[in-house]
Amino acid sequence: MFRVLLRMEFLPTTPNNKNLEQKIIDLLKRSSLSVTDSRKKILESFFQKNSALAHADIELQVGDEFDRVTIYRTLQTFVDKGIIHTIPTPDNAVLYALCKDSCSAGHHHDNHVHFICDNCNKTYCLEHVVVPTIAMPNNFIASQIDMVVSGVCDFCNASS
Amino acid sequence: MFRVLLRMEFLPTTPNNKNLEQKIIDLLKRSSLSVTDSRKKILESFFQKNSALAHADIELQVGDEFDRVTIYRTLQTFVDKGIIHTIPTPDNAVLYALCKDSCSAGHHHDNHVHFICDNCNKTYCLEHVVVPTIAMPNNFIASQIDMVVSGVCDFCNASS
DNA sequence: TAGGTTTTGCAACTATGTTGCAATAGCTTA
DNA sequence: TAAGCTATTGCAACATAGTTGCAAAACCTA
Repeated sequence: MFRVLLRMEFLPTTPNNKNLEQKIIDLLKRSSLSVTDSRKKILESFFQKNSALAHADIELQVGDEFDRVTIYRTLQTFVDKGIIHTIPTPDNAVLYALCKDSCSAGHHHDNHVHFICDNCNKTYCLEHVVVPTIAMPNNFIASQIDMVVSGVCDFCNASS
Repeated sequence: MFRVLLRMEFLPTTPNNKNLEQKIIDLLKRSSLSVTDSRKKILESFFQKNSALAHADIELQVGDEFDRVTIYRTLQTFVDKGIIHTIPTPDNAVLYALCKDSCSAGHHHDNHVHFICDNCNKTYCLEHVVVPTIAMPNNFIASQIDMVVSGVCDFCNASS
């Protein structure tokens, strides 16, 4: 028996790479960050993978080229500038994902639900699933709500 | 100007301590765990503090008496047996809180919302605020939902 | 392209969590 | 209630994650 798994991924070709690189440079400049190799490469990972990444994932991808510390500092800078946001996970690994345009420096509008697939371990930002408002007990005032759902993602469901 | 802050806390007195100790011993036996000093002391912390605790909190409390490793293993055992559950937090610190009776070994019914106070840093289990069900995108199947709210708690609101 | 500023890499360190193993404490039952 | 078996603990050593200071290198401005 065979099982054939197919998944559309973003496959960079020459023109796309050029477009992506320009997009990344623009994003960095818009965030008033200087354009450096490590920042470009790390952002590239996020755009290409199109899912949330852990520090370890990024280190695997670019760790030969850049120092561990640089990766930590770059991620922190991106969070500060509103380029990426962190995702709390049930097993307490830190994940980072690209913010949509509505995020600005120091102020994330990250009110969508996050989804972690128990099967393939990918983390998705469900941009279109908004965190519901909930009734708080007397005198509790909510300022931020994080919602993380785990289960099986669309791709894993389709291929099982 | 003065500001008077009052909070009811569980103040152990001799009879209460006896009750508490018996309660703890019963709980351990019910979970088929042997009754040891470290387990008793660590459970005592949870009952007395009545809020979620980090490993570090517990180490501060009982670290002189018991080894770091023992605390890790004890917490893990309690989680396995359904005595406490972990709470994911936005800043990725691991917190533990007592489960209610509906939890059983290996199967937590931990569907309530957790609340972290930005002011006093206490974490509360809002037992009566149930995590709402949400609509998943096509072919995503949810099996677990974690919801963590941060803001200002009732006590901090009342005293500001 | 010169100069100031920002970013990077390195080394060292702290914090957090894990594992194997021998010693100890808890539990069982005779 | 004491002997012997099993479960738990403490220690040492290790693994992983994240931080800090500082000098060297890269980046940006004019």
